[in-house]
Amino acid sequence: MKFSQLLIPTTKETPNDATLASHIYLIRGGFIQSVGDSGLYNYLPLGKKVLDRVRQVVKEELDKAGCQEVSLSFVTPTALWRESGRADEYGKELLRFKDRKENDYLLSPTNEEAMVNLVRQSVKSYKQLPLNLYQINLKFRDEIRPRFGLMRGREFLMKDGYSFHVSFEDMQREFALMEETYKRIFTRLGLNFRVVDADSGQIGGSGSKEFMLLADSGEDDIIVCDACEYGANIEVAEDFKVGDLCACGAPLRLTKGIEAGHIFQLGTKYSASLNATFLNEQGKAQAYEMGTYGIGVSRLLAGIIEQNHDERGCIWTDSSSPFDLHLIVSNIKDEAQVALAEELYEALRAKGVDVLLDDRKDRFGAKMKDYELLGVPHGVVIGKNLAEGRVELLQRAGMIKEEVAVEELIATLFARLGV
RNA sequence: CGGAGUGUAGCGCAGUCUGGUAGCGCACCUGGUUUGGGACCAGGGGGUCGAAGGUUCGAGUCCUUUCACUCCGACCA
Repeated sequence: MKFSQLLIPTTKETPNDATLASHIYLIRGGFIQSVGDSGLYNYLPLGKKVLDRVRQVVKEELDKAGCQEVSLSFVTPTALWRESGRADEYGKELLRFKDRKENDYLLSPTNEEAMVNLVRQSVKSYKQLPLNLYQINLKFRDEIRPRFGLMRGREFLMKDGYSFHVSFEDMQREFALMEETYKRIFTRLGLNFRVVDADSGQIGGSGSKEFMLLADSGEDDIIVCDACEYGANIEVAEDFKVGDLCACGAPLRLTKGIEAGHIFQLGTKYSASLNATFLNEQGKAQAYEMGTYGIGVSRLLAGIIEQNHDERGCIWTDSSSPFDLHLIVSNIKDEAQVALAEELYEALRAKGVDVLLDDRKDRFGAKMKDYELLGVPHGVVIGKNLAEGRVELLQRAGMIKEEVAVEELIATLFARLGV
């Protein structure tokens, strides 16, 4: 795509309400835009591209693990929440409203009730189980204090999955599968994370694990072991003291984490309260054993930048970047530069490489500042060295520059981009 | 909900104390010059000063009420 035709409103100035690197750079890079009201954001073309790429990674890994994607109605009848008892428990985070006929509705902050309702209408036999259904769509929580941009918005994109089983043991098998699947997702996204024991909170259930992105800006206190994989949320490790040792013998360390995912062993809490049953092998009605699994997809955008940025801007990971390559023409009036850029652009696109071609009239400095701000991992500068037959390859992490001969450019790029 | 702030152009801000023609920087538009680290010159467009009420000859500025947002705290899959 050509920069000159895209809506990418980058700015030099930092918005006055942004303190977190991810918030600052996502706004300054023109990825997102504040709606003006607290905790609400618009995704501009670049932000939407990143969101879609992250969402795709999540979807691919879940589908590989046998999960099925659905999409539940965003507007949920409050009656369902009365059945489970959460209509009263959940409090003011729940945005409630009435339709023209005075029926009560809410905007889903999570969908245990709605998903149980879906399943109880269509699953009648143990032969249809197990089942793991998920969706990736908007959630709304009227947070007391939204902050940090996408990190804690009121409206956000979340993947929420729910599994249904004939036995507690089978649910635990799925729970373990989801833990492994989540690890693959976060690893593919290039994130530094830990799985920690957690408190089950309002969702309820018998056991849960959180997926914490390690970052100083995290809102959660967690303890981790650097020698093994152990980690725990401070909420469940209340007796922790500095200097305590892990079960493996190494010292434990207190650090900060961003909660990016949370999986729960629910049991029959919701299936029982919503009277959702199937007929088992003995022909007896039985409540489903359930697990529930969440990933904060829009929060991942913020998390990726919290872990990957420098004082100049974003540094996207390969699997999350809005483009595979950022191609800069230094001087748009130099016909040789433009010709080579067009040729390269078409050659790469023919290979399925998503290229951002900076064909703007601006000066070199302005284009480089935007390259650094946008944070595409790989870049090419076609500039004044073209006169000597050379162009420059850029690596955003560390801003590493390397000159290559024009004849070697395409082969070098194909190798670097893995195409 | 407690504490502290802030609302003036798309963004960042000054002006408010001491009432008297609505300002600056960035961004944007036009023309020209410029093109390896956020260019320059000239011209230009854009505002119910968060809202409502009041005082006054006159209110961005003073008074009252109200709304919104930000930060700290409590809260939070």
